[in-house]
Amino acid sequence: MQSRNLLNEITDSLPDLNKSEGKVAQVILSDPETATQSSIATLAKMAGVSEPSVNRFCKRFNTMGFPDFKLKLAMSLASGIRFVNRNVDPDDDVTSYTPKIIDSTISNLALVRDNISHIRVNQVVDNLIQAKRIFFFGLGASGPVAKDAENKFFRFNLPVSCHEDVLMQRMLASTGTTGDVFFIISHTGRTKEIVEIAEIARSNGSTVIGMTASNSPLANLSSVVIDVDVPENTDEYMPMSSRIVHLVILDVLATGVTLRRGSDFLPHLEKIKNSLKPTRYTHKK
Amino acid sequence: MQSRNLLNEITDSLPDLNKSEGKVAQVILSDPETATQSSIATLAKMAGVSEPSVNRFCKRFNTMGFPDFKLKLAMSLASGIRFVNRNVDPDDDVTSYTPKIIDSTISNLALVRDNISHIRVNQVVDNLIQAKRIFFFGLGASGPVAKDAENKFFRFNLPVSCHEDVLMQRMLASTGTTGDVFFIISHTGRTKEIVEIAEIARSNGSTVIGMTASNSPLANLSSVVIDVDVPENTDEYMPMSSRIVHLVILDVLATGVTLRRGSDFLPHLEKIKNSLKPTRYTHKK
DNA sequence: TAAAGTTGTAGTAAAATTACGTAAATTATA
DNA sequence: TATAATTTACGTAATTTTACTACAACTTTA
Repeated sequence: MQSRNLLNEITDSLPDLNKSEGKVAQVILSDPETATQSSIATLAKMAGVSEPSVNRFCKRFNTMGFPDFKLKLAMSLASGIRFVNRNVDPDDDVTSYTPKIIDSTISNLALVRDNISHIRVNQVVDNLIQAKRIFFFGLGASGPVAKDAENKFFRFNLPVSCHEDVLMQRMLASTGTTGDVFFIISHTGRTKEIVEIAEIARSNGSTVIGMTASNSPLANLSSVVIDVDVPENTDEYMPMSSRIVHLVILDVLATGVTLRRGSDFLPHLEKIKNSLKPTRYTHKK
Repeated sequence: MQSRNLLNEITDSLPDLNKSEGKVAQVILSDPETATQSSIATLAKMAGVSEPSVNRFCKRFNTMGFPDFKLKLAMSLASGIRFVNRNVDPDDDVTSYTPKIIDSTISNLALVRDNISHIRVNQVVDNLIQAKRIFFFGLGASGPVAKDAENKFFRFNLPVSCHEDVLMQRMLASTGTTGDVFFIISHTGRTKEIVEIAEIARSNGSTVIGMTASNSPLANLSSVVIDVDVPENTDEYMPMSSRIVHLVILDVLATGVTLRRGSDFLPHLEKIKNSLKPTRYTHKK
């Protein structure tokens, strides 16, 4: 994987470096930002070594040479540091907390993009398409997510509904049968009520799809799991962003269903879209 | 604004460029990846211009020169915005449509990060903190967003509610007074019902905050607007991602409120968090 | 047709790389 | 254990590549 973070690579190989290369690594790691803006001469002076030593150092990390090295270093900085480890500070102002929050959301999405199981996604799409009925369940912050899912999936002419009420959920789960799909959304996967409901649904032969933390009680109970492991927010001020991830995964699933339906289905979607036109003011030219 | 994405900057200034600069821009935009790896000479040849023209082009975008330009370009590429304009194809499979959808969401978020008005965010936070009552309104896909907002903001001990029913919204708007805040969420900002409701609210002296498309009827009616201009989805299969953007902006606003409240307020948030503990299965060690 | 703006040529400066030689370290051998 | 032999590490200096500057020629516009 050539996109592996260069900074990490340097840190990892630190023990294997010889004296002058070590000096170079030290200087770069201590302030990579300036390293990207320095010439080979200034960097050599900073490290107290000769220019060719810096050059040799660069080539060790399979780069073409110093300029190429700087480029890759800059990319590491942009992709890695930018997103990770930027907590909101109590004395941050708008201009700093706004990008921090957005970046941390982006970083979580990027993580999902790189780790989501395509096989599972396919399985879930299969299940959704073949379902007799689909129920989206969510509590608390996952309630709106379930609601959004209903909003998306009813367009497919599937018998979808969404429920945020535990009693309602329990009743529906107990009346479910083979062919019914219970799509359960939970950040922790440990809410007792929801786990019990999943248990009831499965015991009646229904399919339970869990979008939740891997290895959680809910995940272990589900027929198919979409693992969503968004890092715990260590920061008091950083909002929980698993909701966002859940929503985007639902977008992916909905797209999967649309594609599976084939192009014959597009007119139907178009019809729904057009039905809203009369409710809107037209664009002025 | 130095953190703005360089690629977008080039695209935006495309009409203002003169002939040879335009050629350079074309070449860079068509394949930024190789541009970062080329020397000024090869790039000049590719664009069919002289080397100094390339150099002048670079300086236009407040960079020190060609090497610095390449560096910033590389950083833009690494920061995740590279994936714009990747539409879902009718014959895409999971492995291709999944990253496309996630990347397009990421790119929209990055756009907001770089363009959101910090002043407006501050104004909205002010309004929310001083509000006598807060109402979140949304229809259709914005309904769940409004609901999520309620879920977030009730934690602040503010009198928050959320409504998705037009009649309810209309009644509340007509009974609102000075000090009440109506936070209206709409992708298009052109839904007649919602625009009328905003009108009613304003005419009674309430504050209307619009999170919607800039220059839309709703935006023009609002006391404060948070502009959200997510590019129209030209692609039939690409889901609408303004919802996601709306949610993340609400995260930002909520964080703004928390910070404004000061650290005395943290125990209160902690209390709410802890209240959920008994509903969950504990982590096994 | 004058003025402002645009583009390229040629020369210069700077930066990076290579070749090569010396120094240090490691290993082998007496 | 000392010392020769060999390898590895490092720097100097020359070379090559790359980027930049000054200036002149050419276009466009008024």
